Amino acid sequence: MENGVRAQASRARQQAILQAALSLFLNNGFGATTLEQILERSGASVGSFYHHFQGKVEVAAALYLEILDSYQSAFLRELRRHREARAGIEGTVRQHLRWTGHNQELAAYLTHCREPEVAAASEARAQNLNRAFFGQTGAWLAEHLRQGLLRRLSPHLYHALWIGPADEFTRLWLLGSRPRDVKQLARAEDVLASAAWNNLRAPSPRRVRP
Amino acid sequence: MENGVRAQASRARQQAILQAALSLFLNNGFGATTLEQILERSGASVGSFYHHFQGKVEVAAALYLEILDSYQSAFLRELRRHREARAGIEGTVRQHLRWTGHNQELAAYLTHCREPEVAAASEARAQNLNRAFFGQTGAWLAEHLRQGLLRRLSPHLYHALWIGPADEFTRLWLLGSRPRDVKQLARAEDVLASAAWNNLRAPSPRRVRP
Amino acid sequence: MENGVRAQASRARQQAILQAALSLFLNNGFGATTLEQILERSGASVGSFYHHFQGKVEVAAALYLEILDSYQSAFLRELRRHREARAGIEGTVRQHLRWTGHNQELAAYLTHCREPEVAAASEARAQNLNRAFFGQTGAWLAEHLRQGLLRRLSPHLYHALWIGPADEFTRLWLLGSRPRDVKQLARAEDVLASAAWNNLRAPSPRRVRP
Amino acid sequence: MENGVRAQASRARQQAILQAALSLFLNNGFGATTLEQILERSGASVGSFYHHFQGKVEVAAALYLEILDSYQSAFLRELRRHREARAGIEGTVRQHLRWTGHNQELAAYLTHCREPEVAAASEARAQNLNRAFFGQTGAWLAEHLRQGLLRRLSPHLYHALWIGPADEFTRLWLLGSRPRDVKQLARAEDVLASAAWNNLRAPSPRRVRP
DNA sequence: AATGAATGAGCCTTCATTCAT
DNA sequence: GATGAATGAAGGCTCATTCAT
Repeated sequence: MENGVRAQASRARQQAILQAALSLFLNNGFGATTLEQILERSGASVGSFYHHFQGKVEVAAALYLEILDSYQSAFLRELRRHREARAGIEGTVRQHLRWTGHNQELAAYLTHCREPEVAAASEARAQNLNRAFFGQTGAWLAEHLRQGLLRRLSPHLYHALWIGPADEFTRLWLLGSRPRDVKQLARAEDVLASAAWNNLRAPSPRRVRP
Repeated sequence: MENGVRAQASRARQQAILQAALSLFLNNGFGATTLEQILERSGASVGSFYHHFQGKVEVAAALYLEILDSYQSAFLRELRRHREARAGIEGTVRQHLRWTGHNQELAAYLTHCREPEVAAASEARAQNLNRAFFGQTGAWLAEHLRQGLLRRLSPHLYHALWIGPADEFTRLWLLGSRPRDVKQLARAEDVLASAAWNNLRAPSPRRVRP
Repeated sequence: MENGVRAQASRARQQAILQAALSLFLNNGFGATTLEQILERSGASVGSFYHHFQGKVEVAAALYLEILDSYQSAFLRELRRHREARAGIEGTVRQHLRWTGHNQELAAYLTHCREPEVAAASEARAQNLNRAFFGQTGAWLAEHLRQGLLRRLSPHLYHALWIGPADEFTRLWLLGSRPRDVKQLARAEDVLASAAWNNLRAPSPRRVRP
Repeated sequence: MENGVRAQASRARQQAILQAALSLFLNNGFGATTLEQILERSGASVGSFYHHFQGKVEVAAALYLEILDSYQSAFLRELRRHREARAGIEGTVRQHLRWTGHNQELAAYLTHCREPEVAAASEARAQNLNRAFFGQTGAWLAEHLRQGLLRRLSPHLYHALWIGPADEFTRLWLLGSRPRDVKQLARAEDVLASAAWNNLRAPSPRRVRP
């Protein structure tokens, strides 16, 4: 039982380090963040830090992967709640906006902290996550495609038309000066959701005939 | 005449430094690029470098501003070639894709090299550029809005629906493995251009069921 | 009985640590060997290590003393087997070569691992061993000296002429690339043994021209 | 001309660093010597140090090679002064003892500072030196061998019998407590020189016949 | 305009060791 | 006897920048 207590304390320390690193990376960037700052803010000692992590980049990589996984899981959870094509596509766009509003720091990290050093350290594992993610969304779409409800497009174009507008919007919103107004996201939901649907749905037969 | 020759040589050196820095920043990131690497690749000496630039960040900032200006100028040149709303909006989307294809390194720099240190050094001047840019596009749009041809939306949403899909698409394309296939951009032009137009144009009365 | 079993396990652990340390010190040097490496190779935990030893240097010192003692004991055992001067001197030279062949790692440690840190920790005890050793060899030689069979020389010179050639030979042999050929040692025995004897014996009256 | 002055100052700094490092390595060992100590004693700054050397090991390696070259050059110079086999062999043994007396620190470095880290860094270049050195001594010996004045032995044995005793002697002498008595070396010259000659010369025909 | 030696603050990291459990 | 998380002093080294020439 004592072990349990220790393991828990150990995990708490890890979380404290990750948390401290996250906000520092966001404010100062990865390169400008010093280990000393991370230690100071997390209350860890040098040795303790290196007992839990291999180094600074590993922390950044771990952070990126954790956040990416969290975003993708939420996205897929939302997608699976829907049977209908339109509901799924619009729902995930709304979900994207809501997740960004609730996890501003995480979203900012996902978007901005992509320095080559860190990217290299997380690349392999990130690709695994992405492969799984696109596999799942692809499977969900497959049926609706078969029914002719959606346009046939290359995967990149699909992604661009689906999430592109919302992603661009949240990107700009995150760049804006703080404190950010979460209501702006809510107000944009309808427009961005229906834009995604209109971008992806198969052209209605009515439009063809004059 | 001697002065002219010398000034020219001097400018060549500056360009060599900028060029060397650009590719290094792109491959290794700003933080991981050392002055020594820049000097080696450009053939400049320490003293020569500091004769031409104030320091490393100034080079990165100058690079960013130069590229941003180049992109925006090309965008505006294209926009001004068109009188009609649809032609302008679709034309600039195509222009975005073509510019990216022709200036892959510059486009990558614009998208990825946004470290806080550099951002801070270029922010003030970048905002000037952006203000001018959005002023110009806004002026172009104003007339079409007045005529009721376009939806009325907040600026951020406007941008997201206009360039969002194309930007997302080029972002993914730039992340792809090299050598990149420029034809993919050409093939996407039609879809992304008409998506932008459909996203922005005022809803046609025809579509409403009587 | 439990105590006996435990004590035995404990000693096994100690031996495992010494063994692991020995090969690491030989391959990487004392300074470049980390405790972590020793622990990994021996299967001990940090705490366990410090239960058995005071620290890293103590391990190195213990190792040195143990090996030195082993070498000297074997040397003396051989020496005492002989009554005659020549047999003793030649026998120990051969013994030196054989011991080196059978204990290559130990011999290498004795020759090369003499870093000041470790030397300081083992110095006092090493001098005790050496004093005893030289006392014994001196006692053995004394009688033959008295009989005029050996030259009268300073102790250092004595040692240099006796073991010098063989020691130099094994030193070079140990530096050679592995796997080392033990037969080279065997083939050198005759030459080195008789060289030692010729170097040390009193000049024969025969050689002098009448 | 100004360049000449600067280059000279630069070389002076390098020498100061090498000198400082040498005595520190000798007293404390390579591992226990810190860069800070080297800087303090040589008056160089961190940056200056790294401007001239790649790192601590490179200094140690450079030192080793410089000293080895110096020793071998002196050895060969002495050897070439002699035509006769006996004079050459005895002369170089005496030279070995004299060089050790005049360059105690260098000799100690050559003998003791052989940590794997440093050895690895100097190995390739050291082998070049050794190859050249043994090539030269071999060439010198060749003629005398042809004339039947010397025994036929493997190179290692040759070296062991020639320099072994003197080397062992100086090794012990260097280990002795300071200040060392140089006269001890002088007094050993005769014995060690003639021992080398007796070890190497072809057996006199007289000895075979009773 | 150019050179390159010199600077030194500050970085990430290593590692032997301690100690509560 | 054993465990391993925590410690923190100390280390080697990087690198942008300065400056005398």
